[in-house]
Amino acid sequence: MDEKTASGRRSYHHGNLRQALVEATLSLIEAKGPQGFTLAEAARQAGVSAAAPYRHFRGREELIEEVALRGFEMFADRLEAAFNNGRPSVLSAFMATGRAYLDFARESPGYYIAMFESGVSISGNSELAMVTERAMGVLRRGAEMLAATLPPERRPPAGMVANHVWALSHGVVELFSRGAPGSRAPYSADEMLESGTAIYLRGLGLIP
Amino acid sequence: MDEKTASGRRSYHHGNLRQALVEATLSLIEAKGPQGFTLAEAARQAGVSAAAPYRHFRGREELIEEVALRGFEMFADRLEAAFNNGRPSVLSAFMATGRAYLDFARESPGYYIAMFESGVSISGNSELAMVTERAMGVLRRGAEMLAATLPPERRPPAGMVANHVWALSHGVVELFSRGAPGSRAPYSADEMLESGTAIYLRGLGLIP
DNA sequence: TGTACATCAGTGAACGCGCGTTCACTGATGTAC
DNA sequence: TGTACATCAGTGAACGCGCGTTCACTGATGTAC
Repeated sequence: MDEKTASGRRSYHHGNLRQALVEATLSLIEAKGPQGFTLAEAARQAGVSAAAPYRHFRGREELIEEVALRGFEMFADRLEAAFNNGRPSVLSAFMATGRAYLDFARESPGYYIAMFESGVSISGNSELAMVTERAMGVLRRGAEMLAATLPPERRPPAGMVANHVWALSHGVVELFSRGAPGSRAPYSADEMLESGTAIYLRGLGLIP
Repeated sequence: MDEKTASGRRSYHHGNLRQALVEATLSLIEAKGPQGFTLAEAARQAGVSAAAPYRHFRGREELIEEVALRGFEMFADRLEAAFNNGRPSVLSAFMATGRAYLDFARESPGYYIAMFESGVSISGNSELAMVTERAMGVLRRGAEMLAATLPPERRPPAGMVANHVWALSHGVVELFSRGAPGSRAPYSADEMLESGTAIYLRGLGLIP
């Protein structure tokens, strides 16, 4: 019979410490915010000494970056799946992508915070920069396909549209989710994003 | 001749420590982010012992709250002035309010960060809640006046419109100012907000 | 104008704390033969 | 299958650090008479 500790540890060797540290980081960030996270406590939560994380990460910063990286990866996948290459219609796929953005932020707040609120420098980490670009690319491709349905003279730059939608989505997450300033508002975050995007797309002439 | 120290201090009594601490907090937050701020360093920057701040604030948290409070006050004033009661036209006044939002965030990043990114609990401080409400109120009144120019059957709820614009503005600040993820974008934050708001208002039928 | 005194706004030393990180070490694992 | 050994992934003690906060204190200020 295995001698598993409460934290899933068997014995001297943890077996899956890297993963356990990522999970501990997520739960700490969710519970106490990005600055509530400490390497020491993550180690404690993984049932391991404070020195152990250094076998897997260069230090505190690198662990957060790993979490942000995985987060962006999942985020990009999720947006991609929601957009589903513009099916069944480009418009509905685009709206679904917005919903997926919000779902991700709500269901994986730890990742979202690590990605956008932890102070991690995205441009200072080329892996991070790439996967951020990938996530952003989903939005941009959606915007391109949307724009292509418009007559050329009324076609907006796709990058701009993608950025607008990204900004609106992020703003909605920050202000109307997770007990932020405007969370007492009478509209849910989902309603806010859905209606905001719809009005915006109507302004582009994509919805009558 | 006064014996002023570099920090503006004259002698045993500082004379204006409360103000000096607020300023130190702002410069620390601007330089090192919300968590880079420590009471000890703020005191040092004000040329005073680490115990001195406790004559003016209950502790670290209260100092940040004071900064956020002053920030929201200035913010509300600024939005109010920009809206200028809907003159010369409600539409142009509303757009000007958006620009004022961005200007404030850019020109007073320390305040903005203390208000929105420091983790300060707005609902946990009634003064803060009130002044936040006041700032939000400027946007909502603008939205009301805008909505009133539409025929009743196409009139959107003003609170919703205000929230949309707030979310877009906040998203633009977070993503496209201050070296954030999308700051390499080919559009400036101002362009992003201006164009985004214009498209959105067109979607409401407020711009042809 | 001068003096006594209360009050205010500082000091500086001390506290306990937890953190990030390093180090020499050691127990477990896997591999070559 | 067994053994020797290299490698890996942990330990635990120690470090220096800066922080937030408290405390008894003291210098400066302002006010009553």
